[in-house]
Amino acid sequence: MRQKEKVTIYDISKKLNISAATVSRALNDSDRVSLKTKELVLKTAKELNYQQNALALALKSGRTFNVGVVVPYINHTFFASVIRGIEEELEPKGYHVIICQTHENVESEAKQIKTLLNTHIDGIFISVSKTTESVKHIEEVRDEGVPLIFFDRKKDISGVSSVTINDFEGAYEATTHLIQQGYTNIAHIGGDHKLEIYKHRYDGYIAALKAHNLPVNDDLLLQVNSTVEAGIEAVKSLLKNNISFDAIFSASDYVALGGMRELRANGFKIPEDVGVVGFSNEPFTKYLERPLTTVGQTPVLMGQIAAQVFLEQITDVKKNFRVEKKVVLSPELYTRDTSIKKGSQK
Amino acid sequence: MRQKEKVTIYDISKKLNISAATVSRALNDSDRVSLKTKELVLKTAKELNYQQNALALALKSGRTFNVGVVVPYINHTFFASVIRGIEEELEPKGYHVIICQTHENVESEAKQIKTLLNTHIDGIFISVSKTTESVKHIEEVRDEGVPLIFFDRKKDISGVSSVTINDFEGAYEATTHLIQQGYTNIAHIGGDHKLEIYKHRYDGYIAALKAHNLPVNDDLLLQVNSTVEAGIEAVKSLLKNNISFDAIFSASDYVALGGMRELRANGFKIPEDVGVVGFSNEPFTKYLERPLTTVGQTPVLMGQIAAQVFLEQITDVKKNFRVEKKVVLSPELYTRDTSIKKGSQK
DNA sequence: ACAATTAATGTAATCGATTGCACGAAAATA
DNA sequence: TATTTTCGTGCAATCGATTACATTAATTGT
Repeated sequence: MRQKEKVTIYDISKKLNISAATVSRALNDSDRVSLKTKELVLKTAKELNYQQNALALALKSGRTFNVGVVVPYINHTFFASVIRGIEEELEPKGYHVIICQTHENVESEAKQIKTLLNTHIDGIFISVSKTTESVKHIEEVRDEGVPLIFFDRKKDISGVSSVTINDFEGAYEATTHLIQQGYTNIAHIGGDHKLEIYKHRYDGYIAALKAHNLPVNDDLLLQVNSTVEAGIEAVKSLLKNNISFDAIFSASDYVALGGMRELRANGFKIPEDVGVVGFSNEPFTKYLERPLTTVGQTPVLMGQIAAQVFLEQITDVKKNFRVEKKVVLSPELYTRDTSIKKGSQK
Repeated sequence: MRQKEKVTIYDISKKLNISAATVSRALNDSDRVSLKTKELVLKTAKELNYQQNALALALKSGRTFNVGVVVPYINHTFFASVIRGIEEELEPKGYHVIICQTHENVESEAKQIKTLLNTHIDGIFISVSKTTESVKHIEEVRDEGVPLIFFDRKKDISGVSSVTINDFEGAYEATTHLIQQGYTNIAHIGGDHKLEIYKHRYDGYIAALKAHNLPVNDDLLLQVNSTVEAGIEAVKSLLKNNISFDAIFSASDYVALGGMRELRANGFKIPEDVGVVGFSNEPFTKYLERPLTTVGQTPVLMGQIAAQVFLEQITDVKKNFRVEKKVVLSPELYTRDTSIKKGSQK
């Protein structure tokens, strides 16, 4: 299989007996080329099936029309959806999305970013890994002048834009919903506060309790990983320690699922005995026989907006100033079976 | 924010008063440079924090170390997992993965491929869209000499490798499993035979029936889209037409889920009255209160193997021949609650 | 000690497109 | 008609790295 030789501007210039410079200008619709030549060039370009060499252009211009997206795992629904949003927004503008996953590992994250910079991407979208504490590798991106946008999981770095969900609000609404349904003894199974999102969800939960004059009980506060197994363990420990509760607000759908398993295994009825609300609106939540009430995060929208922020940013950079933009999206509570007391019937 | 100027081999050559050619050779560990110079260059390169310009290299060599992956939707678990497999295998070799989605649209597919070719990717991985019938745009890739690998959904094109699941075998096993569980009147809700995978699943189902001397009843054969709603409709139509069946083998987990909903709504017990087996092992299947028996497809492995085939291919291309390699992976039946008659208890 | 190798480095072209500067021709002005 | 603009093009450098070929320096053999 031989490679088809690529047609270059030189081929066009030879055929028309003009210089490559003129061809280039004609193709770029410069006003310093006569209309006649322009048409001639355009015609021959079409005839020869000329395709601009993106690499040569990138080398010359410094722009590759590639952007990098760095996420913990690309096969997590949430991240895949954000990527889809970014892709949908940028593809029409000629950009390509390069994806990288960190497996929740800072070193990998730093390495991926380094390689991306070296690939001369035009921008980076990132949701940091759980283990990310030092942000040196991220500041480096900013210092190289490459537009950087955080989404969902961000760090506070000056001069860097972000698109996040209002986790506080989501948690506040979820907790308030439980309270309004008549639950008064609500446990919160959250995640590691090293990630802002879990801290904010915790804060929202606390605020909702206080707003409704409910006491905060430390026994009802847990921090676990975001897995089904961790959810099972969490409920096991609550039960073992004889801590009474009539609802669970979990910062993760997986944890909520595990928790429900364990509750049912111990004879508790959901939502009659215990109400449950999760977080993320994972696809499986609505497919459960008893669909799970959860907080949805509009990930596709998040990606789209992150992409828009990026596009603004690159035009700003041309004008030689950088704006720090913080977009916060509102989450949406999907009230389903696991938290509706009265409407429920076996 | 000023851009940091990039360090080039010329900066190194100036600093050491040698030519850029020598620097290049030293960095590439050529044996035509003295050890002394080599060390000196390497040292200065580190000092100046030299990073090779990937674009210049790509322009010169024609290799970008970027590969493209084209899938219908990137936020479908299956595809996201395949991508993850590809990424895991290629990332250590310095490759980057560019993802594109077609939304099951041929025109979009053709356009994406065109842009990818123009971006000078080193190879393309593709799972064709449902609407793809003409394969001109795909043959073009082959004719340009760019390695192309099909995964999961392939088309028969000479000279193109593929990695697929043995859908026939998966369907055969699933159906046989139902028969062994004592179901004799098994309906098959499949998909459009335009996609090989659905044709093969259908064939596997038929073969299993025949192998066990069961009749093939056309009334029990349906073709629908891969959605929960389509599953509901399918079962509705079976019930409306008074077609009796005691099991469903669905070519889609979503359809199986919808089907189960509708069955339960009509008072049928699963698996006592009707056994159900799905296909794909979607994450939600194991989280159901009554986990769904389904055929798993090892998507991550599929991606890894596709990547390996690609790597073989590019070394082969260097040797100037192209091998057509067809890898077929074995699916795995996950027997869970919805198809186990005896073990079941309310 | 001098020719013949060999080893180390430099020169310049190349990959493809862009662009500042210069040049000639035509058009406008005096 | 002579002079100044304007217009259309071409020349050549540039982006950064690689590499065939040329050249110089060092080493070997006789």
